[in-house]
Amino acid sequence: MRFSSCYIPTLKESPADAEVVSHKLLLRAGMVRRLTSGLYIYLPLGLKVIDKIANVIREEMAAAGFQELLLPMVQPADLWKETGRWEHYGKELLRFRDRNDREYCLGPTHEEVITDLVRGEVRSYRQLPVRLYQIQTKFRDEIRPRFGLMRGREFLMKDAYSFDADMEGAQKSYQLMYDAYVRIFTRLGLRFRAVEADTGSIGGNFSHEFMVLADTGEDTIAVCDSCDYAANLERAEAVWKGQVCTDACPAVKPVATPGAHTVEEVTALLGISPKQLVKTMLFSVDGETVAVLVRGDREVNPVKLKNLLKAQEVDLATTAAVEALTQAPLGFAGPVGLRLPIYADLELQGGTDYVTGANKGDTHLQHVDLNRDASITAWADLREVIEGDACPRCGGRLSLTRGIEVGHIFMLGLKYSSSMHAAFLDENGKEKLMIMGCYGIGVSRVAAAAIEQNHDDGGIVFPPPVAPFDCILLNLDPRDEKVTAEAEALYAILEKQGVDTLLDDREERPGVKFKDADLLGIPLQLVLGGKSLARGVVEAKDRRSGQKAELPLNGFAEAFSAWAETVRKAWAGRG
RNA sequence: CGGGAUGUGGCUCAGCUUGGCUAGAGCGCAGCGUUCGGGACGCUGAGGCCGCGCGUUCAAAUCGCGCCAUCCCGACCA
Repeated sequence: MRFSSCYIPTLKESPADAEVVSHKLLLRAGMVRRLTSGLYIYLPLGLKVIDKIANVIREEMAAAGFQELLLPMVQPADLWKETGRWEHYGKELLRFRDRNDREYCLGPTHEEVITDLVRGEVRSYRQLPVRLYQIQTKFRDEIRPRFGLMRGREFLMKDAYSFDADMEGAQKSYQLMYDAYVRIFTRLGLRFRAVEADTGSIGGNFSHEFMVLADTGEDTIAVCDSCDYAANLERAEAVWKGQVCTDACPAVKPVATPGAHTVEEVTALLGISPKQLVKTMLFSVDGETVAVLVRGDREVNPVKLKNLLKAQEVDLATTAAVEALTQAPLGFAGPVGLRLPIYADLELQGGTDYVTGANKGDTHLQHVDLNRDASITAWADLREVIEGDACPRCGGRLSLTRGIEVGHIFMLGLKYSSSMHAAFLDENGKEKLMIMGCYGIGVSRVAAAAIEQNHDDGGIVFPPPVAPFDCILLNLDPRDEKVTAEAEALYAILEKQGVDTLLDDREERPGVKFKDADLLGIPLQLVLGGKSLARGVVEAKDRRSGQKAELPLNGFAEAFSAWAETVRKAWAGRG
């Protein structure tokens, strides 16, 4: 393509409402424009990037034996009512009515539609497995869209679905996708990690997230330093291997703690360590209030509570509710005498002599033995993992890093096939439910994540497979006939070799072209001007390393191929 | 939804505290000239319901009230 005939509106300054790098650079490089909050226009160059990513995905999906189809974006409410998600999905599901007052929603995901399709077609185990996917626009009415393409309300997603006759087959489908995802993100040139994850509103038995490692990521993941265990913080297991403490504990004794309602204040006042304090947190779980106990230096992980109680919704109880139930101001709740289900973190079994709130203003209790003085409903892993915790697999050390979730694969099990009755006859003529899996990749988010991970002061540094063009050729003197003739000749050679090239033939000053070339992040840069032509060479620059080379005009094709190969290898082997 | 901030030519922003002449600058855009290897320079020019509405006032970009939009921090998720 010729720059002069392309619509690539680059910006010298970034719009004020862009905060994260990927958003700024996508705008500046003329790849996207915002229409309104959470809705983006993909300009030609941005669309090329999206297409590159989508094509890598398509190739790997095909290799894994999945076939592409396209489902409607608008979906009837009836299907969502069948699975119960019409009620449970929440406000992210945009609902509306048509002229006949029938209810619809915009698809935030497509389990209902695909299950409806397959249950209507598949009758026999002989037809299984069914493995399908689509690449399509999703709409989720996000509470707070932000970070440009990273969290839009409308976004492009690849979603795949598998239907198997038995668990063995389902495991295989899942593994096929796991392996395909590893290949996809590797091919796209991203540094990523597959982590164990919570299944969230999609539901199901277990899942893995694929996280692009970047400090600006919205998720925290726990990674083991010694083995390959990695998990989203929501799910990361906190192991407790201590001995259950049975030490004798003196009788419970109230102690005045005026105004001390935080862990810091209480421990400072009583001269104790946070480890000796029990923090009592009240949560509203599907409308019912429960208490959760963790050590003073720990945080409750609400997702673990939600999963333990198989609940739909878990929220921190309101201040009013806490004060009504404990009959004390916020900060003085304690398990002793509390008439609520009480769930205690396992780690608390490691001690007996604790300080807790007294359910009375300005008062705490000393010498509390949770087994003796409180009625614990259940002990469970309920705390959030922290840096330095032991790995649940190998006992190594866990460290926390940030990541951007670009893919998520779920073993759904019977979640949808049972509520929607997706059944088939097995070889004995017996009816069985299909075992499902679903597998998503945020295509537009991958584009943003690639930039978050690969950029410098000059702009984007696209991994070659994601870049909108393989190569950009700068004609520095478009008015000079000789230079232009040579540039056109080089351009023709490159195109003939299948190198997707952007020829910058604009009547702009050289500086403008250099800056734009860097900004766009195209991996291979070629520069031809009067100076280089006089020397019989074209200058070549590796966008990522900045390393320059000179390629002879005589025998350019071979020299270019060799140089491009070096750059590609440098990418593959980068640290 | 709670907390914080911002809305002034296409973009970045000044002006607002202390109301007052024709609302400014840089970039970008159009024309002409000089330039031409890392975002050139000069001259000329186009482009503004100062987010919207109501109010206060002789007079509002500026003060008050209401609304709207956008961005950032928390709960959602690819």
